[in-house]
Amino acid sequence: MTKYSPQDIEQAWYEKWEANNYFAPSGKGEAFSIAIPPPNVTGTLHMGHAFQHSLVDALIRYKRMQGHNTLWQMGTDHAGISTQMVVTEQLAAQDIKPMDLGREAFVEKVWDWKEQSGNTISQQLRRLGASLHWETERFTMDEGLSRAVLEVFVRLYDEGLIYRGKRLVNWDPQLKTSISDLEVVSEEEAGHLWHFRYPLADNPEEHLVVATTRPETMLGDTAVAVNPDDERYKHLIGQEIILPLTDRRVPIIADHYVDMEFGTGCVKITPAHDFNDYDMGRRHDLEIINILTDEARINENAPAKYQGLDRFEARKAVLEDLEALGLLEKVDDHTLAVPRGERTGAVVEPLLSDQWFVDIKPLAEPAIKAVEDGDIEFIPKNAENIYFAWMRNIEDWCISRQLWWGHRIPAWYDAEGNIYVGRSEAEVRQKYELDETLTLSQDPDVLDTWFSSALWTFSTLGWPDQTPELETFHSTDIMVTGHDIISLWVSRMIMMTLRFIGEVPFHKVYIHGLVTDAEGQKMSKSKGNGLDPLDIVDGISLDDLVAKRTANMMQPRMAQRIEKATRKEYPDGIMAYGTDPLRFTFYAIASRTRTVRFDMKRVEGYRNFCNKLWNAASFGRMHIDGQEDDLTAADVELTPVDKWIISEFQHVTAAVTLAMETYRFDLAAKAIYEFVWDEFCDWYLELSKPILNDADTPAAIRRGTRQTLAKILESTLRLAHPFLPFLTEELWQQLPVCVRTDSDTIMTQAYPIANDDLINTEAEADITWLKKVVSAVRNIRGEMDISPAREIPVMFANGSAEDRARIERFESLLKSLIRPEQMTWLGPDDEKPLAATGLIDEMELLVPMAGLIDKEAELARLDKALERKSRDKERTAGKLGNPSFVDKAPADVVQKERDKLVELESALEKLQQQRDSVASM
RNA sequence: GGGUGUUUAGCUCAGUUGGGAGAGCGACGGCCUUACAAGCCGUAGGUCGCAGGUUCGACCCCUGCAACACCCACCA
Repeated sequence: MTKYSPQDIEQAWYEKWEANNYFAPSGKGEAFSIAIPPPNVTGTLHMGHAFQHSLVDALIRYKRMQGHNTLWQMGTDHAGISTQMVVTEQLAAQDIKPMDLGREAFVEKVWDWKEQSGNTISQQLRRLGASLHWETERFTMDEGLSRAVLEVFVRLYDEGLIYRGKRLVNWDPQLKTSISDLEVVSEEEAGHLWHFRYPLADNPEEHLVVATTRPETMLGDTAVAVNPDDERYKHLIGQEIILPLTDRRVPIIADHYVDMEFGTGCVKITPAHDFNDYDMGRRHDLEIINILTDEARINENAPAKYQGLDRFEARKAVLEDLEALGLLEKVDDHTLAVPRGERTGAVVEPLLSDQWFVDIKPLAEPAIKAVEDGDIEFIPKNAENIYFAWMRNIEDWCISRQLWWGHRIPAWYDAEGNIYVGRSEAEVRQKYELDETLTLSQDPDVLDTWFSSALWTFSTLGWPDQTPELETFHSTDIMVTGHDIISLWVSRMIMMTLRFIGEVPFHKVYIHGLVTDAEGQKMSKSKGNGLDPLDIVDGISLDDLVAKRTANMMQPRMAQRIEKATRKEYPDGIMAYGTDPLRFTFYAIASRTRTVRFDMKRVEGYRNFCNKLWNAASFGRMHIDGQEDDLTAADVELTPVDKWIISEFQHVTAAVTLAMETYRFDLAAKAIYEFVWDEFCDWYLELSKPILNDADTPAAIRRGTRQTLAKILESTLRLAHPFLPFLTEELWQQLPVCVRTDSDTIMTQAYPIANDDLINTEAEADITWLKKVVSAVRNIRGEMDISPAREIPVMFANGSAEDRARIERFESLLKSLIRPEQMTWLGPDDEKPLAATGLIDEMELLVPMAGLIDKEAELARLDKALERKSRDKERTAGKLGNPSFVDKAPADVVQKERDKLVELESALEKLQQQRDSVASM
């Protein structure tokens, strides 16, 4: 028999599945659909993806096997900013600037790059076993989706929900584009708080002292604000100061926004370069002076001396000049939150510019209601808080980006700046009845990437056309995604879909945890602790891993640290574990916590589990292959062991089904793991050996066991298939057709359904008893250091009639499991030999000590048991001695305690007798 | 500043209507027993973060506190 080797089986099966179109909706049964959160088309698979898509694939395969008309819609996102950045960097390596190429040529380069790298992520998803419907794969920039984008933009504009306006927006000076609030990340950084003196206009000898973290913006100050209740400054309100370094006089205004406690209580106001100052500027009708270019250099609105300086150079210059004038009072250290562009890491500037916005509140209201009403349910429930917090305080969405890669905004301007919006220039001319000679130019901006992905669930199904796919598969059933994307994407899908389709995009939102490394650290390129899921599947040498993690590192010191940590954590690199073990690990760690630690030890454990299942199947086939007659015979007799494992299978099936219905992948994985390993392998297979191997076994019983073994093995493979697709397919195909369906694939076979009629409590009680007897002997052997090979005499005493019946019924099983030299019953009058003993409920089990047992060891073992039992007894007796317990607790609980006490007392008595007799030796 | 989550064995985590604390890994001891040493058998190890409260009874419900993590908003 060959060994379990995932590399040898996994890829071939995927190719076969795909070639046979097994991923396509069956066209039969109730629809079940999930839209993939579209990965960046030029991206590569990271651990978060692998985790997320593994979860979805299990759901999809589960539903498909249950007979649903199942669609997992594939597609990719054009990812405006990051894709444009990647291509720009590539060009930079060839010393080409995008500007040199021009817009058209640049966009063409991006398409080239997409063609070249767009397959990477698709191939990686295939390696994961993802049963995506590739045939209808979409791309946010393809023709159909672009049409949906146009449609939505034009309709929203015509309804007055999209507008163009001059607003203060987050500006990334490196990319030279606006970005949304959600694309700005603020982190605390060490900085300074500078205190300046601003001379009063009426009395230049006196000053107001303002404190700022951004000295250079003083060139754009148009007011100084104090709190109207501040006694220190009340008398100055309405006066003016002279703004140093410029010749401007600016007013001292009063506003409650100013915190008297902070700094000096005086705030310089720069409406063009700070969001709060901008609001204040509007309240007080202040002049707005923009002093920065789109590259964040000082522009012509500032004194000539500073023009052209970068903002940080300008800071230095301003500080030097103020100090020279004696106006710099002091500098304090100060930590402040510095806003940076998520992609570039550049410090973001608030900048006044013309942008397009969605008037979001009218869209948000029904979207909030849909979740409040339960039309959309978040799992776990409390993830709704993130959604509500964002949606209830939502600000208009800036949707224009000053990029070249993306959906061009469908707006045209004439020479006078009039705006015309339509699906094309031709439509615009017709719609607005424009003269043919009128020159129009299209808005150069593109839409925020999230604008197109907001339409994802319905645009991928053919909207704006009313396609059968849209009819069948929308609303989708569930969206599986991370919490980081709730505001960015989930909320916008809900808003747009409700608006344009009139139904929710999905009924449920499953929020999974964030995958971290074994130390709980977020995986990131800069930390060098990231893992490529395929390196776990295929394995990677240490040197290659180090090279991968330290590639493109700007700082050599950081690279050194990463190399050291990597060599320590993976001294032998990573071995090739295969896809199934990796997937099973994801299910096992997918609990309800916010972060899930990824530990290679777990993968190893589940690789071992796969190996276990492989070997169990090998064993099974030894008794299945070539036994067609036995396997198809009708004349069979099932033993209690068969009935027990069949019963257990109903339990595990019910547990897995419940877990899947409640999205508890961890519990599903656990149930399967425990059934396969602890019940099927450790007990059933062991118990079936004597029956199958013993030539004296009656034929009907042998056939019964053979059929049960085949049946449970085959069913278990189906039960586990959503989680271990490759391994289960391989093993299932190895089974003879007489014990399975004659099919090319397990993928489309029926998922097991728990059948309560097959639950057999009698058989369960039998096997529970049998396990206790076997465990009691094993415990004695283990503790007494008796070799498993050595046969020992075993005696029973004090058993009930049922115990006697069971000993008889399971005699041959017991013989093979506990290797007794002989098994005998002691009568009530027989003298008990000195022995190591075990207790199975009322029945005593004795292993005589002569030549076998060490007295001291046996005493220690008995003492341990005595101590444990008497602790239990004390607790139980204590409870029953408490009158309020007896009075107030439910009768059945009280009775249970009483029964327990009786049991414990009898057990204690027996143990004590045994101890006494051993001690007296 | 506001909010959410976490705290259970050495490590990582389960514990689903409050009724005798579990798993995997690791540790220790013994086994090449004819599916599997990627295995088998046995053993040890926990005041369930701390302090109160409710209850006959709390890992579980309530209050407060602490530590850690994350999210949102940011005082120039």
